[in-house]
Amino acid sequence: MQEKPTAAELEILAILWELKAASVRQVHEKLAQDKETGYTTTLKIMQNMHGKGLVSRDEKKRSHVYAAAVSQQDTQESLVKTFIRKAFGGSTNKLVMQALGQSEPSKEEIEEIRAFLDKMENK
Amino acid sequence: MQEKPTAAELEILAILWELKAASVRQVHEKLAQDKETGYTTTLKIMQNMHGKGLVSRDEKKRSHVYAAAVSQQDTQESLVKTFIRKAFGGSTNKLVMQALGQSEPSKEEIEEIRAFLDKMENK
DNA sequence: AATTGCCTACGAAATAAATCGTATAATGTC
DNA sequence: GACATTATACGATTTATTTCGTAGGCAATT
Repeated sequence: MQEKPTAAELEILAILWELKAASVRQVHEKLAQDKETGYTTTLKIMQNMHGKGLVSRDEKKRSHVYAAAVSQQDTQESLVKTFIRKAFGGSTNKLVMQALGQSEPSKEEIEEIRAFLDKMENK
Repeated sequence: MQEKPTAAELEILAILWELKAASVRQVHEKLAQDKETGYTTTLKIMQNMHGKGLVSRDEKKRSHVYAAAVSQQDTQESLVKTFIRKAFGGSTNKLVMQALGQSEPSKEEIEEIRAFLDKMENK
């Protein structure tokens, strides 16, 4: 089973899921658009992630090329599971209704959920 | 705005939401059913929570009586908001579908969501 | 009134996470 | 080839959170 990413690690994973492969520099520049942070901080976190197996890296070039080693799907699954347990006493429906209730979904978004429910039932 | 509860604080809030009012001892005994932890640890966390304004307490009796000072609704709202932003790039629908998709909901649960969507649309 | 037990307060240690400074090596530029 | 630039590695510090030991007070019991 994969190690659970910390908050800072999750931010970096999100960037890697988008970019597929990237150097520390590239990840850092994306990250720095949203928050104030030093380059060596980003580097260190990515090194930690490599140690944990959250990312893989290609060391052929001097500036290593990183890629996510855990899928977005699996990671979100595990995060959601933990979140439902800790914040909603294990009730998926409570989370779902809370989320929908506070988000003012558009007609299209509501339709998307309906379609998803229909599809689930036919399985 | 209320301070965001930490993981340990959230566990205690959940107990207080259920019990309405309780002493440290009562909270601790509930907590100790699920995890190994010392009494003074529970006490300290509840004192911290009082300092942050997450709980109120009545000090008339020698053993103080605590109650949640933040509502479950408001707290969950804030937690969900943060979670969607950090783990799902801000997309409520992605979270909702991920949660439903991995939970194998019963027919009744699916109906509950449908009814909820219907009600939302008529507002 | 002495003993025992439970309570709060609070400092301090333990743990986890994030941040950064500096050393050292490789690369590119003049 | 010397110099500036950019890279990794890594220890140390900072910050956040959790855990616990101990002191002092109040209360029930004998």
